[in-house]
Amino acid sequence: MAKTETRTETARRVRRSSSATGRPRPAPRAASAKTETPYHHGALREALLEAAERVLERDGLAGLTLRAVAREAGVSHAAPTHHFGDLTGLVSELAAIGFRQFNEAMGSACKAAATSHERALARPKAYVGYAQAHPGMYGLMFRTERLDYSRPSLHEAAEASFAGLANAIGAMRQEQISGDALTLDQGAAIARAWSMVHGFTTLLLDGRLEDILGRLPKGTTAESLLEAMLKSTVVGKLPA
Amino acid sequence: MAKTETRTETARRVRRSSSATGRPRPAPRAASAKTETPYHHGALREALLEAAERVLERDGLAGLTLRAVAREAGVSHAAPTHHFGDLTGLVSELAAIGFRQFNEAMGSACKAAATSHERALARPKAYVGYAQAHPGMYGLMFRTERLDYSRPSLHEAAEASFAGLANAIGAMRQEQISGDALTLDQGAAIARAWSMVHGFTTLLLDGRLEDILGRLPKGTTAESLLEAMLKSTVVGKLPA
DNA sequence: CCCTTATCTTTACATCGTAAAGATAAAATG
DNA sequence: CATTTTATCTTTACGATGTAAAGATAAGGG
Repeated sequence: MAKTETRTETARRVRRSSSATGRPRPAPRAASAKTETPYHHGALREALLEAAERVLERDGLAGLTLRAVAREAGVSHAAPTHHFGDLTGLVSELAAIGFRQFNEAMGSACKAAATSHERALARPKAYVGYAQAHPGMYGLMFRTERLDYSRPSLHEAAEASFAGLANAIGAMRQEQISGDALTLDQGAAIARAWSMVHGFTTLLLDGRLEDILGRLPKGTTAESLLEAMLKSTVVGKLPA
Repeated sequence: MAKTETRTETARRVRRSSSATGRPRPAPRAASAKTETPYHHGALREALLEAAERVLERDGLAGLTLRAVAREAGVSHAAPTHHFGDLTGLVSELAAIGFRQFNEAMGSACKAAATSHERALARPKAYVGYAQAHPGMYGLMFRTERLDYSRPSLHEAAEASFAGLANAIGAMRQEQISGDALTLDQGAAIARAWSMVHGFTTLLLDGRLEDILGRLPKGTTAESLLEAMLKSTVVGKLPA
């Protein structure tokens, strides 16, 4: 709060045409040559989500407010309500987009890996890489108290993310991970992999690893620390 | 927001004596028999911190506001400002208390462990145990964007926590962890231990592990999953 | 062409953080 | 002891937020 916002709330009634999103909007009939947007936006839902991502990565989670998003999109502060219900709704849809981006990044990283040894490292690297490239999004995706997982879009996207992880672990252990039942050993392997990579990522984004990184041989990056950390980690089946 | 608060903001001027904190307050001269608190509280700073912890664990992070804490302590909404500057100040001091509680829990758990094998499990168990017992506090301690680590109390308490971890790893590896320099192998061991336990804890508190726990052999608890996860994890020096 | 519906804007209100000024009591000073 | 200073707490005030409700505007279907 106390952001010393200059212009008053409703004083920004100069509407832009379609410059914000880049693509021309549907041109709601006779597109008047004037630079005034129509009363009806045409694709406000998508525009708001794009605006929200911009606001998030620019101003952080604290700056991600309904009104800020509306401002960014150039509409009235109450417009988002109609499309998302409330702030939790908007934020949850944005997190769903994040999970989809995330899943895609992991998928393409795995496909690009040739050997199975490469693949074992490619996935966690892509995980951390996404978080570093989109820290706001990653932070949002795991900020549970602000999300509504009962929303199908978010639920599905997050579920897919977990399934990808479980499958990858299964592949490394050379066994099928069945949907409904897990052995303790399997569960432990999944929990270990996920905990380690997720923990590393959050600690890294929170700056909690700076201390360690600073004391390591110079030139050591977060990525090489991650590699070293994973290298001596058991994934396969334990010898009986 | 929209919490349908009944009584208006300043309508709660009925002050209680010293029932809130439990201990009697200094009785600022001639303690009138009436149940009215003096204008000067006497130990408001501590009372506010205790109130804050209560609010946090009761209403969650979203409910932890300056005004709610003031209400809980029975003082005017602006009273906390004088003691903590702003919300970040209050929250940071509370997080410092959390780290001290946390460190103490880990310390006593280690002392109680007899064998070195027991000690290796006692620490992470105490880690997760504290988080489960004080989910609000743990969440706060790692909610970086709301904390000010430049505050000495918070900085020191968090630092002590990290030092304890590093020492424990050093002990397990049977080598001294020097203050200023680390080998990649040492750093990886510390990062692995911390990432794993911190990641496990946050995933657990966020309910992200429910899915896994539900599919494990019935009777499997979070604690046994943690044990299984740690059991096959390399901590010692790698064979050269 | 009119009426319905979806979309967006205005207005309104309770809450929040925080700044500033007033009130009160404790402490210091003479 | 009387008076002044200082620390502590309260009041008042302001801009920000989320959200509910009512009004305005356009699109579409009879």
